[in-house]
Amino acid sequence: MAEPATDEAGGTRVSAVIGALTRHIRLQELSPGDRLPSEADIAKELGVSRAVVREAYQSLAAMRLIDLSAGKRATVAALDFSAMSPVIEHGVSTDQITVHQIYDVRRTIETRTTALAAMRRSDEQAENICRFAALMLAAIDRPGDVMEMDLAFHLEIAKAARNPVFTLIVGAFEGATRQTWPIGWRSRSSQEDQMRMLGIHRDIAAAIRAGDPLAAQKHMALHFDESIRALLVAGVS
Amino acid sequence: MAEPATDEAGGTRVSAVIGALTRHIRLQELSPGDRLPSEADIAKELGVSRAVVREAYQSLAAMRLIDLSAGKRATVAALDFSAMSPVIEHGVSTDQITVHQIYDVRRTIETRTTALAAMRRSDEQAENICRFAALMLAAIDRPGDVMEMDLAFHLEIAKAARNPVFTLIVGAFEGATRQTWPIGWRSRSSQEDQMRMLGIHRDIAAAIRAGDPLAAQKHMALHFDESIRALLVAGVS
DNA sequence: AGTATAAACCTGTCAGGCAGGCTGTAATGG
DNA sequence: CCATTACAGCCTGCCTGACAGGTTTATACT
Repeated sequence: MAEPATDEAGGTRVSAVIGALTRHIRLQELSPGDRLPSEADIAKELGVSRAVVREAYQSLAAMRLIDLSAGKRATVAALDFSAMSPVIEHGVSTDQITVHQIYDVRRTIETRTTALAAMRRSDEQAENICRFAALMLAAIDRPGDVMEMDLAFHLEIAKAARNPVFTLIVGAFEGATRQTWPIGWRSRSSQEDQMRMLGIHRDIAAAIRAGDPLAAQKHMALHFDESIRALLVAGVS
Repeated sequence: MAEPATDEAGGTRVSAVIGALTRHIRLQELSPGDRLPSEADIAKELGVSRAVVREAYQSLAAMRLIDLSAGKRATVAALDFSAMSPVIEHGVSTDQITVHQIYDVRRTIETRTTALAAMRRSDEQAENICRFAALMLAAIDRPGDVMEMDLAFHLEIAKAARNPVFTLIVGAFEGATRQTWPIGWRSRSSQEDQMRMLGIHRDIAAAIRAGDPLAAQKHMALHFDESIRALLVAGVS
């Protein structure tokens, strides 16, 4: 707290400010929506320029830890399911993660979220899940819409599992999935192939609504086995 | 590409530059280690000030998508297992995620990584995993060291599963675990309680070395059931 | 008391500048 | 001709000062 905030790992002043801010949030026990100090205040308190403070704030905003908007003070952010998406997308686009690996993880995670959803879903969530499954069928001639409904379907199941960490992880794959989903869709050449895949979604939704975790989990596992097979057929690593 | 980079969601120029940079990485098919344009070049090309470009670079660095260091050009970053850690830590310190929820997710993920590790581990990884388990035992009087060995143990198993996405997720929990681990440890009052927990680690390690996925997975499930019980005893939500 | 208006604050962005790390090239010595 | 070294140019980290436009707060007027 002396003059320049020199300590902190990374050596750079920006990382020192980032550390100070996260510490501030933790020590003051701030909650989502609470306001942070102004850039000028932090700059004065830590003895750095406002430019450095801005870079720190912007970094925290990029990680979705805080919300920024013009004129207003920065606020502590609520957990956002898309917070981790950029990391996964980066891994995929730089060939450090394969599509297959993502599906492996999704299978692990989502067989679990599905079982939990069957046990914990609210009635409204059960409705939503069934509706998304139905809408996929209704939009079968518009692949783009089918995909969006598919993503919403899986995300709603994650939310119904009532564990925000699962939501975070499933959300992390949205971006990457959006880029590879069409591959799997195209590999399902015949319309009955496509119908079968949509049927599985209906089975999952029905089991969740019926509150049958084992059946729901089984159908979800089937879904991923089928999807992974479709991608392999399409020649995706 | 005209004058000011006004488009892009978020409205702000910083987010426009972030978008342009990630697009650059994707379209140029850059790989880890490849160099990005200089701040001045990007500033000129997008018609914004260098301050804005710096905020964008800093944001990408915070998400671990790029590496920065003084004097050198920014480079595309290799996947870093700690990339997602801040998000989880933020969720915990703002009471949006409970310790119990994290352990639920870890159980789901790590029973799987353990089974995979038993099938895919290299000999060296098997050695490391066994060594960490042994070191935990050797350091039983120094809780801090036990914890570090424990974390390294779980991370090495994730790496042995040979799927970087699993490593990323297990790494995401490191920070949060480091803050809550002592609670579980203290709740294991008797030394034989502690020994039993360390024994489970040895069982896991042995099963992985033996290449027995089912046994490994079973022991890991046991480990988490026991850990979650210990936390409940300690009164953690 | 209620509302409108103005002052004070804050963020987003820009320009210009300086210190110090890094790199490639060109001059120098073997 | 090759290896080494020194320097110039580039690049990042950081600072100051300034201005436009959105937000909040306090003041004054009805």
